[in-house]
Amino acid sequence: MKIKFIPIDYDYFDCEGRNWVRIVGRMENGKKALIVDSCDAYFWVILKDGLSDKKVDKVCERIEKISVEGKVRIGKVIRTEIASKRFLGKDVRAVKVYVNNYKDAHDIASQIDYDEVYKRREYDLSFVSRYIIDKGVKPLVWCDVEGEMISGDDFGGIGRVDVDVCLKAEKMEESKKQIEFKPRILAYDIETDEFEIGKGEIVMISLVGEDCKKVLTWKNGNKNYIKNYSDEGEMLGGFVEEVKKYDPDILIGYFSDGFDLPYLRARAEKNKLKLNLGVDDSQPVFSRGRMMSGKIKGIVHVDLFRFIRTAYSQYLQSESLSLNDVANELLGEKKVEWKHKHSSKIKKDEWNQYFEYNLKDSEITYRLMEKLLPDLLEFTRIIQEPLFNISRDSISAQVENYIIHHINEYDEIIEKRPYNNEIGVRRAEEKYEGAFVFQPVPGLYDHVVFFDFTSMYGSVIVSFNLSKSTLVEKEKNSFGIDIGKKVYFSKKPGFFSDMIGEMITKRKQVKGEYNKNPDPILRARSNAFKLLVNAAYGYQGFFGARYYCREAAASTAAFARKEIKNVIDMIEKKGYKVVYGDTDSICFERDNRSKKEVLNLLKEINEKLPGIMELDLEGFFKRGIWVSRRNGDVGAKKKYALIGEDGRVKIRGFETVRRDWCGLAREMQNKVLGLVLNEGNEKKAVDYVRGIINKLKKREIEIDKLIIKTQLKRPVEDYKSINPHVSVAKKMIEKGMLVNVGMLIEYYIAGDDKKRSLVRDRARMVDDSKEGNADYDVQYYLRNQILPAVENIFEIFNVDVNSLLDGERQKGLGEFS
DNA sequence: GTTCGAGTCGTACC
DNA sequence: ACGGGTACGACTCGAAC
Repeated sequence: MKIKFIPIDYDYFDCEGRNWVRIVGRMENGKKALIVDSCDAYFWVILKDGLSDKKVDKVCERIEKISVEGKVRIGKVIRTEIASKRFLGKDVRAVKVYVNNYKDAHDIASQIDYDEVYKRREYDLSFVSRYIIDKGVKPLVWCDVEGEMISGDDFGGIGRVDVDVCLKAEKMEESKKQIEFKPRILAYDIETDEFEIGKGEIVMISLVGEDCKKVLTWKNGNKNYIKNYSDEGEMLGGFVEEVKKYDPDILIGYFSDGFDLPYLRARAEKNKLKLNLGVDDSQPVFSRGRMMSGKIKGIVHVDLFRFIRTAYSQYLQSESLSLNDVANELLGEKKVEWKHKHSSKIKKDEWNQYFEYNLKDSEITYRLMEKLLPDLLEFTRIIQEPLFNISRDSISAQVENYIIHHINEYDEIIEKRPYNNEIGVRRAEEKYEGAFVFQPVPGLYDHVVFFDFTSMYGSVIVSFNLSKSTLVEKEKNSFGIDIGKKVYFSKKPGFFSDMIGEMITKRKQVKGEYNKNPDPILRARSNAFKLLVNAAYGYQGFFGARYYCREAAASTAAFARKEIKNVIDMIEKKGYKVVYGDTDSICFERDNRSKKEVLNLLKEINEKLPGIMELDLEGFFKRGIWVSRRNGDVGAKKKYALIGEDGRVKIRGFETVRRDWCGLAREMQNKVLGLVLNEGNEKKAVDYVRGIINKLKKREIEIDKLIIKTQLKRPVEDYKSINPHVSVAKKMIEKGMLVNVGMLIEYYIAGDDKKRSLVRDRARMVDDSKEGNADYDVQYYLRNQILPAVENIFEIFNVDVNSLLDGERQKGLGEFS
């Protein structure tokens, strides 16, 4: 039988001591298919240089005799092969050791500790990765499959699955013709009586897909999308039934790894039911790790929250990654308003609102997925790991997987993952010097220009060939750099910088295509490359990386510092005054010179930059403001505001953009910055601030503008210093409220500070049940929130902010001198 | 009991 | 434990008086 097939979900199983891969995907006609296939399981033994052929043969003979006895099977070496390969850029001779089961590779490898052996590698790859690499059956890439139908009890019952076609593959190859693929997506969300997993009952479950809008419940409701059940257990059965009927490729939730799926599983158990969502009727499986991941066989369970956090959060400006904040920013949608309470406390006429709320959550999740799907698909295609992993992997894992799936072209044996003791050593290493930040002089600057380097660290890695495999002792064909000690890198290109270079080239190309044809897929592809390139630097400095290289990371930062300083010099030599710069950006005054002249300068600089490094025009700005540091009189770094020629204000680092300042201070500072930048003077801003101060003094400010939000980053008992938010969190726990690590603690400061008591003792949680909450400490808000937010801005205009307190305008000394 | 520098903590920038 | 370093600034802690 021959089919055209797109692989979506992969897993493996053992049958008769051998490893098999099971792939679930779709056929061209939209039907679901399951393919069973296999590949060799093996690892590499790299030999020391200069061994005689005879000695090598002897090593192979010894290896072939190895067997390890496990609980369920005996691990054996099937055969060996001698090959010429490369390892970290050097030619090596290596033995390819084939084993009957990949899970025994590690144990077998550890027995091969002979004198002739240099290293043992690739015993730590997952079988699915091995399969994808060796067979070239890539996720979400159409392939032509030839195979035999299997059914019933084949492979220990693997054929007993709920798919349309089930094949054992004989031949699989990438299709010449790739057609568009639209996965079938279903979003879900549950509502429960308690927040703790499995503690209370699940009262409703919403499902949203293409032409699907449902709320399953055993409570009474009369909306047309509601499906009624008699009790929780029946509803859970109905959920499984509805999911299977919809037949999704991808089931998505928001924070569903940590809440919805484990909750469903726990309640099914309580009801003595099976949550048999898998194509083989299996239940979801939760992998242990720092974070639980819920896996369903044959359906890719995606927790959108996790993908957004790793791949998207850096582009978001919302203050939290809650569904509401993210949906609001990306879709302009908000959740239905609903205050959580136990179902026994919900009044009859409130239930419909609750159902609406539940349905809306799934709708938002579904629409978010529509928006992010191109990114997920492109990440998957580029990195070539299964979607399940792509949606959950950390950024370092994404970089590493890209390397693993593209290294074959270099004939390289893959470096191993570090052991715990190596991680310990790496983490104990001293920090190295990072980026250069220009010391600004406080002031208001007219007509400023920003230049920035495109993908600076990536382009430095490529231009100077900085990686583990190119780090060498001082030699003829190398060059050195000082990172506290002198280190050298070969001029001969290595695979790491080669790969990064290729990604930069591809990105440029895709971006060019996108500009001609703004297709979301192209945009997603360009973004994926950009993200991977930018993460390559962090990857080399990350202690958990296979290709960890502190010297390369430190050298990347060192070369970057050198280059940006060079460019600053070049700009200053042309007579411009540089105002600021951070890592890869430079800001300078244009004075009365034309834009054309500035662009000529840019061109001139670019001709002198090394390798593939490139400087770009970020923009021309009408005005910019830099303020002084609160402690000391020099200019503050990483804090500035700009106004573009279109009137748009761009604020960096100021309290306005910090979520741990109260709304009033932030809004006011934002307004002040806008006024000052627009007007070029402080007059309107001063009047405005005076108004705010008076309102606050008269307690006319609503409490919700005075709430301070701070994240609880660890369990309360782990804190050495009890700051206000920790103190509030403790009070919340005492009250029996649910306090999770990672949540935002909201509080305000009450009472009066006559007694100089600690702030934390006056920090109060926001109590909705109380009317007014008008007991806030006016003095605290004036001295610790309002004045600090504008003090350094007005200082530039010689306005002493204390003079605003009593409503009288005073001028600083500077005005009279 | 007050004062002040050091240390802790969270958040932002790139 | 699951990218890096640089930087600001509020607040607490605790030694010194």
